[in-house]
This record gives sequence, C-alpha cells and structure tokens, in this order.
Amino acid sequence: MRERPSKTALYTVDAVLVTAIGNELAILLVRNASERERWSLPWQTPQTGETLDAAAASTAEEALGESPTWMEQIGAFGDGKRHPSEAEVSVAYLGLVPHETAAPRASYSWFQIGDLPSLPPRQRAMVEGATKTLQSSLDQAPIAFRLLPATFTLSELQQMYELLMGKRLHKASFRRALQAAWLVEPMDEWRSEGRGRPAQLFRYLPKKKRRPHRGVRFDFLYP
Amino acid sequence: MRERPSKTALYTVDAVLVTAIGNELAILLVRNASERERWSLPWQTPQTGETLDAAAASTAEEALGESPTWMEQIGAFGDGKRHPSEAEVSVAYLGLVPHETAAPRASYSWFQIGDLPSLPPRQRAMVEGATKTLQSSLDQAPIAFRLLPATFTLSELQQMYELLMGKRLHKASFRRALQAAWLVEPMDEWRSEGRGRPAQLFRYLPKKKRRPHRGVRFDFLYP
DNA sequence: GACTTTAGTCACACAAAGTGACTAATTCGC
DNA sequence: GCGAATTAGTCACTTTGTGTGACTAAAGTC
Repeated sequence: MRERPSKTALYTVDAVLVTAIGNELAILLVRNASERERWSLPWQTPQTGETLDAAAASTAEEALGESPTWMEQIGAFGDGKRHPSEAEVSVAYLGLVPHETAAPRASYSWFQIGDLPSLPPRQRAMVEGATKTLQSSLDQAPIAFRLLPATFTLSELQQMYELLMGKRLHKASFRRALQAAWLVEPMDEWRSEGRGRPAQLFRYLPKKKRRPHRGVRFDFLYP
Repeated sequence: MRERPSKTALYTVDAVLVTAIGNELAILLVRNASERERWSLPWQTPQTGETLDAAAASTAEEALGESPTWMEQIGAFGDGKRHPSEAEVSVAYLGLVPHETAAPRASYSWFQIGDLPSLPPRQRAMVEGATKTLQSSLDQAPIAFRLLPATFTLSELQQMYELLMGKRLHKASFRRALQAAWLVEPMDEWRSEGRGRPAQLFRYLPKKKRRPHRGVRFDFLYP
C-alpha cells in the first residue's frame, strides 16, 4: 500500500484479485501494517495525474510482481461503509490471475472465497460486487480463459466453467457450444495426466466469425 | 448543480438520464451557468455523509422534479479527462425515465443521442459507458420497461426493444419469448391508435417461474 | 491381457427460435 | 354501407440449438 500523501486522501483504488485454486475461487489479501492479524484488499491512493486504470494495475503488480491477465473496473464504493483509508470513496477493480503464475509477495496471501477473514465493510461490499461481476460477465468476457494458463485442456476449461457457474456441465454440450463459438485453437501437444487417454492442449484464440444473436432475451426473468 | 463546498472538491456524481423520444434515445443536458451556450450532464458534489446513490437520486430529482424509474451506477471516471468541476474523479449513474412523465426543469433539455452537443471529455466517456451498459444489461434488467409508461401495448414494447437493440424483431418470436418469460400482465383495457385493431394494454409484472439456463454461453464471441 | 480411467465423438430426442401466412378488429375513402 | 387499408394477435411449419446416453480411443493398473 502506498502511503497517502496527505491527510486529505481523496479516494482510493482497491483491487479484488481473483484466482482459482483447486476447486474454489480465491482472493488475494494483504496483512495490515499495524494490526498484523487483520487483513484487507490491496489498495492505494493514486498519485496525482495517475489514471484509475494505472493505479489499479500498479496495485496488482505490487502484490503479485506481475499484471493480471484481465482487469476491469467494477465501480465506486462509498455509502458510509468503513475503509482502511479515510477516503470517502473507493474505486474497485476486478483482476484475474491464473493460479499457476501467481506468486504473491510477502504479507500477501490467497484466501478461499468461502473462507475469507473479516474485512473492512467497504471492501466486503467490493468482494460481493466482484463475484457478481464474475458471474454476470461470464458469457460476455473471457473470464474462464483468464483464470487458466495460456494452454489448457478442454476438461480443465470445462471444470473452470463448472466452478464459475456453480453447476456441472455435460461434456458433449460444452464442447459443441465451444466449437460453435470458435474461441479455441488446438495445439499440436498432448498432456498425459496419470491415468487415461492424454488430452489435447488448446489455447484461447478469439476470432472472426461473428453471428448476431437471434431473438430477444428476457433473461432478467431468471434471477 | 449544487455548488461545491470548498476548493478541494473530492469527487462528483454525474447522471446520464436517458429517455426514448420518438424513434431515438435522448439524454438530459443542462446549460452551463457561466457559458450559456455550452452544455453538460447534470452533476453535483455530494454533501458529506451523503451516499453515492442518494447523491445521484438528488441530482436526477433536481433536473426532473421526480425520480427516475431505474438508476444504476455505471462506474468511476477520471483518467485525465476534463470535467466541469475540479474533481479528479466522477462517479456516473445511468437513470431511465419514461418520456411521458419526464418534464425537465428550466435550463435542462433532452438531446437526441445521435445529435449531442460537445460535452466535457469525462462526461462524453460517461455517455458512451451508459449506452454500453444499456445494451449489455438489456436482458439482465427491465430496461425497456423502465423507459415505457406503466401501461403499454405489446407493439410499443417491441418498438422499444427494437430501438434499444438497433434491429427489427419478428412479432411472433417476440411475443413467444415474452410469454415464456412471464413478465407482463394483460389489463382489461384496450387502446385504439387511429387506424387498425385496438391493442390490449399490459403492465410490467415480474414474477416467480424461474427456469435455469441450460448450456454455457460463449457470448463474448459476438461483439 | 482384462479392467479402470480419462478423452473425445455420435446420434437421437426434444426444446426454442425464425418465418410467413393466416384471422380479428378497427378507420378511411367513396 | 362496404371494400380497402391498417394494425393487432395467433398459428403452423421449418430450422437451429440443447440435453443426454452410449459409443470409441488411448493411456495406466493389476
């Protein structure tokens, strides 16, 4: 956390950095400088002239030593909820990191999302906002791909979707939809994972081939 | 616009108020106090202790004399773009208003979205963000319904969807999807609009009857 | 070499969306 | 009054997409 330059902290930028560990999502927290047994999201006060996006990126880099594979603002939070800083408003960013390449620096560590310690109220709201954003933009943005390493098997991809959607998917349907979407490219590599037939490796490759949706979707029916 | 209390304006809350006029969306702008031929989005500096949502609602009420039928934060904007205030960051809200009940106060007026005057750069970005949010949450939230009066015909509803989606829809498909979604309730009223058979009036009525989605959606394929 | 395990595909049933043609109820022109 | 025009509302058929179980393929285990 960069120290705020003066008493009049204007606002902060906070990062909700997410990865997938095993069968659950995890969030990166940092130990408080003063009360060492308390945790909070990584945050900082932007330097004058720094853009919001840049401040979020630098917050993430300070925590992980590298940039997330995906970063997106999820909104401004304030509304009376307490924050480690004195800022009235904090701008939250969601960042995605493949677990394989994510080595937190000292005093940062991953917490399973179902097992978070108590957080400052404003940051608790950010975590909720982040999971909501994750769910709702699963089919608008390559969320699952950004949580996986650059190359992956289709089973891994399916497991990631199952994790994010919170339900099991049928293999044949999943692959059919994936093929129709023209989103992955097979590599000339296979990976043998102990037992069973080796799986082909793929990589994410967004492409041409758009096809507009057909009907209207009244999806807000299904909350 | 409420005057900012001191020179150190922390941040502002800006409102992108949208309505549908005829066959196009329109946005509410306010004439600048000093340069009367320039326009900007309604904004204000929140009073200390006021929540963001409350500040946005009060900005809208000051402009229209009433609350929008839908209001949602669309994010924080800063990133070096200029703003009428000296604040480094502004939090933008999207508000929806049915045109029938929207009477702007003095020095406010509606501008067709295709024919906006030049705006402060930060607010220009907000308008773009608002239209993006409109598009992307069309099937997550009752956007179209919030732009229509409380009671409407199915043809009006379809026209609103066509306007928001920017394409024509087939009547039978539209109504089939609407019925499946269980979102409107027929009233015992009909409205005769000049020529042709009178149309039954409906009202928005979200209900039970959920049905989970079936497959995965790789919709980000189609930008 | 039979059995287990994981990868990958196929085919069929069923559900949803695209589409044009139909019926229904009103106004307009004459 | 009556037929044409206009808008509302529905139907039936076709095409496309999804759910599902059973199948083949290639590896390890015993």
